[in-house]
Amino acid sequence: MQPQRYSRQREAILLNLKGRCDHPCADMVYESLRKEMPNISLGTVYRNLNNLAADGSIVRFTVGGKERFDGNTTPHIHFVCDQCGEIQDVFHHSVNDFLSQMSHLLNCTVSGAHMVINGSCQGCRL
Amino acid sequence: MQPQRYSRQREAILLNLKGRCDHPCADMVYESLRKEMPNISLGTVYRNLNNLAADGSIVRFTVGGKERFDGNTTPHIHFVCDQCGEIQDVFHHSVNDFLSQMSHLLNCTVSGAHMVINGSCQGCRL
DNA sequence: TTGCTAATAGTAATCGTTACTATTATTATA
DNA sequence: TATAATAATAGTAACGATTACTATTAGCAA
Repeated sequence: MQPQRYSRQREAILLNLKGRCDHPCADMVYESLRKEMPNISLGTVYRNLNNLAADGSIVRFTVGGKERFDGNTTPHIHFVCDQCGEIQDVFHHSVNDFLSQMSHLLNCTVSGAHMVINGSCQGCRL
Repeated sequence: MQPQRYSRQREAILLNLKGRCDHPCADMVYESLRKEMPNISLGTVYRNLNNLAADGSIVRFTVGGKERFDGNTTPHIHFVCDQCGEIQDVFHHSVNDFLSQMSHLLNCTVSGAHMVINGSCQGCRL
């Protein structure tokens, strides 16, 4: 399940994701890494993003039928602007409160949760 | 933007979705409708599901990279069992409370929101 | 009825993602 | 340090969900 060997590519992918806050999709990570690693393969990016998400090093979520990735693993939710597509992080204690409340409410084991709020951001509303 | 003419197909699609609670994907709606409407096209199902979601007659959300549709437009969230894949509706006043709280917290116009909680349902936990 | 044209059926094309395979690179061991 | 075992990669092909295209059908106003 977990990676057994180090690879330069996986480290670069994790570092790239930790160093940006635009919630990229796999292709955006690929294009970004190609500048420093011209031969990296798109398949390698996908495989490692999947591995990193599986072991909790990064977070994956879906917006508009497309997978996005987030290097910030502190629990938070995302605000998506329907106009410009920008994805903003929302950190607030009420998010954690709500999640634990749901966890208690459901008679189920909760492994994870993610919320996406849609709307118009300040810039697009003007 | 909105449909300008009635169509038997659109009505059947909406009725089908309102009459089930298994949060089907487009293909499931298509297979179901083929029994009563053998010539209906998958493209027609997709187009109308998109139209109906756009004008708020139904709700669309994504689970595992696949679009699902819900005929129940009362605000609620979804619990997805990682084992069996079942999607349960969760109605609770705290959901509405949380959404309105988020709406105030963000300095943004909120058009909609959706939360997916993952875990193991009662049946699969045993 | 008739005419206009939105909506459809059927199919082709697209796009994001995964699978496959020969090659490369990491790591344990001598 | 050299060697062997094999995990991970690069490059490409395949796949599945969704959208686009086009000739035909059907809803609706006159």
